[in-house]
Amino acid sequence: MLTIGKLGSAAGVKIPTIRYYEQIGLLPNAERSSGNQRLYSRSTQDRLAFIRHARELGFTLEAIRDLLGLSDRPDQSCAEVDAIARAQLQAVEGRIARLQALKGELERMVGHCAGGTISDCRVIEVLGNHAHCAADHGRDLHAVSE
Amino acid sequence: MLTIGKLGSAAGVKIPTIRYYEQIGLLPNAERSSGNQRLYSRSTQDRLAFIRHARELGFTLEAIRDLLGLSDRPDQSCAEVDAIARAQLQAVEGRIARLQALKGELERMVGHCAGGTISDCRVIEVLGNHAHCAADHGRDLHAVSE
DNA sequence: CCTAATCTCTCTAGTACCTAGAGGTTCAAG
DNA sequence: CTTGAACCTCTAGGTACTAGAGAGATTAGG
Repeated sequence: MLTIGKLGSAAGVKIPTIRYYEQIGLLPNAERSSGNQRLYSRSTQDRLAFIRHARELGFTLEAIRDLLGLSDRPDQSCAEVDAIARAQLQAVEGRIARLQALKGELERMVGHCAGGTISDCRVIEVLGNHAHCAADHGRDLHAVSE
Repeated sequence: MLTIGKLGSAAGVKIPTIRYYEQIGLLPNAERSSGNQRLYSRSTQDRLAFIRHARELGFTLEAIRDLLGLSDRPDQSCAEVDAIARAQLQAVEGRIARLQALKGELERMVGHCAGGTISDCRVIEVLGNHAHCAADHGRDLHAVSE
């Protein structure tokens, strides 16, 4: 069994964040030691690592709740599971597409900024110029919040 | 001169967000019409477009404040700007790789869910596995919030 | 076994970055 | 001149954390 601190450093998640996830029901209420300190199993560590990575990939906590639901109920009938998986798949595909557009723009920025002074640096110009980024307009700024 | 609504739709930024940017000093206090409505010049539109694109690329408002400050002293080296852009690019590439792993898993799940159960679901394993994401660890979860 | 250092506990409040709504004013078309 | 869209300020809410106070628990060294 791990203490909250060990769990946090193992999964790369801060301690208050773990307690927050417990509070909102994303992690189960932890077992407690005789002195009331939280104790975690290996499976909770996996779950937390999953949450952390899913957050990095831009899923909201609600979406993560759904994804975790898939593995929490492995014998469930497939209709609902399939719907969730398909929805998440669509979201993932959209995220990939937009990240690739961003990647292109960043590459262009890096290419134009080869060590001169700011007056020669095109980073700011590129970022200000709508013509360079036709792809992504009108979209929710936080659809891929990281 | 543009009204706030025109400015917002021109730059792809919501009206309350523009007022919020003014409030926190990211945009200068707008000129006002005789009836106290905000009026914006072309240069403010450029500045807002810059902010919007930088936000999409994952820069925090503080980083954007710095970048806008840098562009006011155009004789400095742009190495710093370049470094920021490179860091963002790396983060985006890592994210794309992990999303593609997840996409593969979700596709597999959708396929499997044709009629059985999901007892063999690997989604958590994929996202829970640190080996799949060596790149990005220990980083601020919000370094690239798009 | 005792102490000091280091966790950990709960609780409240703060952060970043918006977003929505109420209740009122201004502007531009008909 | 009227009507309806767009604007104003202000307050409050939302998500996902993050920090700090003050108190109790645990562990390593002497």
